[in-house]
Amino acid sequence: MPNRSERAETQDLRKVGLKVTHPRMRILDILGNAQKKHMTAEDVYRLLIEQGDDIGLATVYRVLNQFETAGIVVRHHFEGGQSVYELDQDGHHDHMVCVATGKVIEFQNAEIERLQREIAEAHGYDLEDHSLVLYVRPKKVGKGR
Amino acid sequence: MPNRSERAETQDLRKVGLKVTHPRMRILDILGNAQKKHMTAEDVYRLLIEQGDDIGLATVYRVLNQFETAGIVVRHHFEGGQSVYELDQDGHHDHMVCVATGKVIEFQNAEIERLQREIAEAHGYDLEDHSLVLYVRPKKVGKGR
DNA sequence: TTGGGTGCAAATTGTTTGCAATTGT
DNA sequence: ACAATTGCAAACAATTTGCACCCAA
Repeated sequence: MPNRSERAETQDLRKVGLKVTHPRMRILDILGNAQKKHMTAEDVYRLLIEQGDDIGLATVYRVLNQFETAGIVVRHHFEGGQSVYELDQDGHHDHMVCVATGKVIEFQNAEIERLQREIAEAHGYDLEDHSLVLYVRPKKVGKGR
Repeated sequence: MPNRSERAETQDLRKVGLKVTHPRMRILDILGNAQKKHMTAEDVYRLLIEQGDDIGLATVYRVLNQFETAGIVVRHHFEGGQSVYELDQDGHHDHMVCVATGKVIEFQNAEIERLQREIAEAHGYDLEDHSLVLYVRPKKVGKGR
């Protein structure tokens, strides 16, 4: 008997015209329940293997791409080669990556968004999209002495 | 007799402790005189070949990396795989990429910079670096009719 | 002279693709 | 039944690296 979240996932897939297959369900599940919100394809693949699913890495990439096209996930290109994917659920936000720990923090700032639109305008363009990533380091408290 | 810019380049290299070699001079020259300020390693390589220099692509990558480490160039990861490099001469600025033409426009905005620092602070971090890219499209003028 | 620098080819890394077998609907 | 989907291996693209030779200091 399918539980609530399985139903929801099934809906998500049907809604965007994708067949409800085992790999897609599992990947959706992982994206929704993992501790890290931002995962690389390999991260997802590793978790699948760990939980006993026999799904190929190529499939993970294919599914993530389809999800991105379908608007289910957003893909980011932070520094360092790999892309990271995150479920597109809580609206737009930007990211802060701690260079010391790798931790990713999300934030929103209407003022910055507005300024970006203004700047594009001022140059004769319409803002279509943007990518803002802050690379930060834990504030050193009382480090002098 | 070396001209003014050759001297300047020689200085730049000596200053950061890099031997003044033919490949490095040529690459510095290209970065400084090309029409595009933002170039991929292949762009640079192609120009080298065109102007008759016999320099390997691997060397271009190696030199660009050394230049980046030395702070002579800045490397950006816009959308779409390849990295682009630009001479680090006119201070910090962010970028706007036209998704229609690929054109790259630079801009500065103190307000945005300030907000970024504030946001990092507010989360208990020091802002170390950031990357902001606006993806824009030429404003459609009088498109209604 | 000599250690850093270079070219070339081979190796890596991240991601995509061809194809035959498999599976949702 | 049939087209969509998957797994695997091979293909790819961008970048890096090993190594013998070369050249700036």
